[in-house]
Amino acid sequence: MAPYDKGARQRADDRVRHPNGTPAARSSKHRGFRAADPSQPRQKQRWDAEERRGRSAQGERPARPNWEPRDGGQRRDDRGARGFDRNDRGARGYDRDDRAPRRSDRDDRAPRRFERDDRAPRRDDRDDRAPRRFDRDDRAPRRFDRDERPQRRSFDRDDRAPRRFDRDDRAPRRFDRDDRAPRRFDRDDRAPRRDDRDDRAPRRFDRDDRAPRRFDRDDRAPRRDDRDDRAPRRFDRDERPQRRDDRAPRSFDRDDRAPRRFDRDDRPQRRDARDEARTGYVPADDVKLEKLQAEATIAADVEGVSFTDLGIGGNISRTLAEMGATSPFPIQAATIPDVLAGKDVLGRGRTGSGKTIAFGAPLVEKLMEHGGGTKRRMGRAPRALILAPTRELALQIDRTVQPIARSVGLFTTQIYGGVPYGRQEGALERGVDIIVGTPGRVQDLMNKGKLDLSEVVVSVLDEADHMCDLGFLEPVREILSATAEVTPHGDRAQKLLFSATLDAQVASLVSEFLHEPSVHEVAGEDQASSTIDHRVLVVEQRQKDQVLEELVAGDGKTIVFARTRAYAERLADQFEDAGIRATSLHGDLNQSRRTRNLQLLTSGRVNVLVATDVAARGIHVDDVSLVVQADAPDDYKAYLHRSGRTGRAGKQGTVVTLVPRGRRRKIEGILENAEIEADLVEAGPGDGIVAELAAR
DNA sequence: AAAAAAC
Repeated sequence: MAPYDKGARQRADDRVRHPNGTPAARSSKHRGFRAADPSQPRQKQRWDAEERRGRSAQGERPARPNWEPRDGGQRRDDRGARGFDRNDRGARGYDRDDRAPRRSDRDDRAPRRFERDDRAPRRDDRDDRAPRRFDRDDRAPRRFDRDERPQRRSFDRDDRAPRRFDRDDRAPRRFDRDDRAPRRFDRDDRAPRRDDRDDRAPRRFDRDDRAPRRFDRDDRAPRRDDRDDRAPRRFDRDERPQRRDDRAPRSFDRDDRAPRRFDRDDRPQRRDARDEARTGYVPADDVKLEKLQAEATIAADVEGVSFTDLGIGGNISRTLAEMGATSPFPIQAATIPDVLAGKDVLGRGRTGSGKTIAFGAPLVEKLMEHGGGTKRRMGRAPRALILAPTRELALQIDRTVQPIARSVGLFTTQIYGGVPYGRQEGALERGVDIIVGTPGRVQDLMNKGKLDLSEVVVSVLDEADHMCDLGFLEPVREILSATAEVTPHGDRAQKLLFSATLDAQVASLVSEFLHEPSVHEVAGEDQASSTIDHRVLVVEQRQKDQVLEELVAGDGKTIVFARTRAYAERLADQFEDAGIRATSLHGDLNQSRRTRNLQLLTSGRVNVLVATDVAARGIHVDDVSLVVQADAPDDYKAYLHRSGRTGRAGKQGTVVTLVPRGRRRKIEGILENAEIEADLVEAGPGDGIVAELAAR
């Protein structure tokens, strides 16, 4: 056991205890708290000191003992000490707080235990099912605070493993789920809707309008002039104009490049890249930048086209409509016919352009064709696999794909790490049709003989370029190798690769696993058609934290990206100390906390999330108005993905990147590769520009 | 170099 665990235990021992012997809840909002509950959670943007002291029930930020007064003077020291406590408290302390009281709850429920077992599985179902809600309603009275329910769920989740076996009994229920699936989303995260938003027509159509503007990049010229007004703040003004000048032609270059993409010039390079990947050689940036040849779909061409026109069946089309996808977006219109035709497909659509449905809908349709009478056969092996680089993204994808699958009687299951095996293994034993997961656990279950991929005839890699990164590539290769080569009908099994930054980095996978793939992208999807305003602030290192605090103090939802887990945690801590409702998301948190913390942002209970790059790709949160990069991204791809968390659904977004003086060149290179124009402006605490950006 | 992804 790690040393800090001892510390946590010690602290727990120091804690006030309940009559039942468990540590007392520190918060009045906690179930385990016995005193009268004086305050309901507030929806205000800020907490005062007292609230902060007692808000542990909010979860994320570890609780500080109520009796431990805090003031500015103590802050630093406390923070230092907390750094340690934090992880413990975060994960353990917090959970423990939840559990202790729960156990008492359970004691109360002792007679109901059997019911409980039943419930556990439902919770799983809950992810997808309305009925559960009713269960929840029933439970509500038991809880002291409704606000705590989300915590419970996650908690329950951890416990679910053993209960899973009950699930078998519920099989019949599952079918009920089909009808309810769509509702589920309303409840939990609304995730599907979010996806819908990603895909919403308005946006795309806007793009249509914007596509032509692309050429107007010169329109930006006026902007630049505007910026010229800000000139005094800029760094190296001299260089800027030049960059911009280069860029205007660039957009045209892009068009010129189109023909290049059609050239099969990439192929030799792919082979090289593959060899390089095998030898552990990391391709240089310019190799990654190499555009894959792609067929560009023009948004205007898909106007008036329906999912049915593309070959999607009635049930699925109706479900898509219920989810808000009434008509296909360009990337969907581009890739769906080819997927239905049985081809391998590479799809590049920018962040929030509807990629999930672009592969999800035709995948389900395709399984219907393949499926025949094997549907719902107990213990049937999965026939489709969707892999994503993070657990949160896998969950989000499942929230979109599951209702589509259910609409035609197919089942999905999530296979990802950080949660008990039992439930996942149980689902596999019962039989599922579509696996949505992350590479590690999929590989794990495969090796344990619990997951048979030999009948998988459609495999999808979301964020495919990232899945080719060191550390991902080998597991992914192993997994893909375990899938079927041909369908029962003798057709070639399909592989679909999608990403907003799909490039030659996937070359090795393509050459090894894909057969004459069709490559699609959408015309006009460049930064000039984006709704995102990019800014770069050049700050003194020692002033950075203060500038960050000022930036996130605004009212809008904000995601802050930090390079390391420790820094993310520290920043979240600092923001909380400043009275800003903030939480964190990174790999040092256990999965229930990760899920919960993300939920805190989506639900609006906090409006600042400090994350590592775990949140950079694919994660959709409604109405994020500001993305702050506390540390510059690694490369232009990271920049594009991080910034893609805002400006979604056609809304305005702002991305602010902080860089120390010494890193100016690096960020300029990144911006150039990303084909983004942004001024570098010197800024410090209290500066007008900081306040202006914070106000967005 | 860090982060992610299995335990």
